[in-house]
Amino acid sequence: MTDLQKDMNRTHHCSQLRATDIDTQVTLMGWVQNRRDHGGVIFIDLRDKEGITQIVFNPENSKETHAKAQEIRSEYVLGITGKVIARPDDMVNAKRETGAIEVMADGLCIFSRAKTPAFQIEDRIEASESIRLQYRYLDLRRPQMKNNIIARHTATTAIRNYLNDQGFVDIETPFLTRSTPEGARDYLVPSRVNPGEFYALPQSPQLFKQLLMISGFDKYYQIVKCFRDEDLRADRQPEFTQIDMELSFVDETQIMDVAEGMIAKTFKAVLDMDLKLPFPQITYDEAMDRFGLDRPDLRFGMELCEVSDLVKDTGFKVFASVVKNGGMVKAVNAKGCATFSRKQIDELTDFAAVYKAKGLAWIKIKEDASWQSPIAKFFTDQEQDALKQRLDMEPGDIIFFVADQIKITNEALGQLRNELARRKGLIDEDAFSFTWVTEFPLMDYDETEKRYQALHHPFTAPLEEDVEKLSSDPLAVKSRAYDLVLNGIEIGGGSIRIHSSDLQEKVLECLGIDQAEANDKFGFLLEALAAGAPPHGGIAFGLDRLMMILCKEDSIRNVIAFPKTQKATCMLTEAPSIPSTAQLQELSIKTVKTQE
RNA sequence: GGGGGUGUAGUUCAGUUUGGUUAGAACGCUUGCCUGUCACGCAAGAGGUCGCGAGUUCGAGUCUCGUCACUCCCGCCA
Repeated sequence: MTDLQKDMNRTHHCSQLRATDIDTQVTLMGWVQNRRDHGGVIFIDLRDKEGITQIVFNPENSKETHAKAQEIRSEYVLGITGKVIARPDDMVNAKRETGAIEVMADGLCIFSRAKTPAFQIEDRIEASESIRLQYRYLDLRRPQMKNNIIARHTATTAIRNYLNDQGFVDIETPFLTRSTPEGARDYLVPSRVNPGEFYALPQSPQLFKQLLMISGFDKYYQIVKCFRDEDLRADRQPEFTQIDMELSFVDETQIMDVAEGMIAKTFKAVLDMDLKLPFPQITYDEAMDRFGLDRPDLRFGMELCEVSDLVKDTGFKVFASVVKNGGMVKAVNAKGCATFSRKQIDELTDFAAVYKAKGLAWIKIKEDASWQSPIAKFFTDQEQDALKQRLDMEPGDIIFFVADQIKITNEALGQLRNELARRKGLIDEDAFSFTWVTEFPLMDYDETEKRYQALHHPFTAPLEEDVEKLSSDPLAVKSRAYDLVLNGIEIGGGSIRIHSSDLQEKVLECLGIDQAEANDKFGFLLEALAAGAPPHGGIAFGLDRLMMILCKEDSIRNVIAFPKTQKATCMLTEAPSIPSTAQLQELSIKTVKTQE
């Protein structure tokens, strides 16, 4: 095999040459996308990061090079020297940017031969995901994957430039840190020099960025890996990347301004798209009321409608008793869907059951405006009229009802709304619909552990006017937390933090975290808060989810170069692996994993 | 922890409902022919632990039980 020769210096990349370059002597380097051997003449599509150029080997031009070209196969790595020539008029390939020209090779260097790849390097070939992950280096040669990874770079570059221009300071925070209170399960790292003790990998740099505000850094950001040892989903990986920021002497408005500016720059850089600012805002309560979810998809309407008041005394006992017991009856009008078959309705009932709904009641409005429904007979004429008006029932519509505890009703019907929109094709796949969701509850009640729990995290500030309710009615306290939702997916969230140790202690008390526990787990933060803390707040964005939406992918794995499987393994490196006994001894660890 | 889906040639899949001859297709691969293709064409050929293990049966890719892997979802993820 020949080494890179002195005269083989790349002059162009593979999407660069045009008709204006004809007669230029060039050197290209890249991988063999495709070989077409016509016996006499051989065509090679040479591919690099930028694109593809056709190379021609013609024995009349160089007998020696043509002979050498016969052994070329897919994915060989080549250096080619030759002259750019025009293609015959009727041979121009309009589908390709470089289709007007080709390179007549007079020199060929085979840098590497390649085994036949496990799958072809083309977007249209559908290799299964496990094969793709096993040969990720091949998968990343595919234009779609390559473009996703480059788009991610384009995004982070735009984000860094924007935040730098806004006066933010990029500061690294430790990966080897200590376990945080509440929240997700931590990844633990044993400490060799402190036998029996463990670091935790950060679930987020939350406490450190607050400490940086207390240090006076004013505006901090970091594009940083975070770690959570929980079960995975299409939009969840054990290690993921956050765009993390924190600001001092600000309130919600300024943080949202900065975040919107950053998102707008990102969309401009990646998609050359101008977003309309500012983004709309909706309170948590309103989102739950109208959409049933705290991450409403605003690309379509079909809002939910509460009817508890209309059916509280109805003859349909299921509805009446739910209302009597503090539950809620809500409905959604699927316009024009009265054509749904019994089977389709059964499927939707199963769908709602996933979210704990015990049933799905329905009313079809027939063309003559009469009702077809298993529950219609239970309603009085007045109730029917009231429902008809409230739900804007028209011939051809079907109404779905869920009656359950408030939480279940909202979740099930909210998810059903999304599902109906998917089924009916109501979603504009090219739309980007943003909304802020504000004024989340500060805490909720954990039924299993019988105590209050912070919805966001325990350092989130309550709304000032709600502070007095902390002791009297904790569940009614709203927080200064906000999420940014895009197309029904939460892409970022943050809050104004508590900057007074007094208030912090009060909130911790409310959460049932006593002083001893608080001091043990994050006493350093409480002490720091007493050292002169500025009012501050921040936000963190999930870079992977943002890129997933920007790249129109269904899974964040397709915007991560080396993602993990659902069982958090790496198919390429086969991590995790069993350490040697010697390693374990050094770490003072006894393993429970035995040979089987 | 729970529910659903998938697993057959290098790859993507058909075949499994109703057990029965030599397990097929496409792409890829190999060889030969071909001087204008660009998803080249033509001809020939190689290629299989039907995920793995038990069981039922005269006989299992197909039925039963178990198990593993990948995947979607619920729980979980402040």
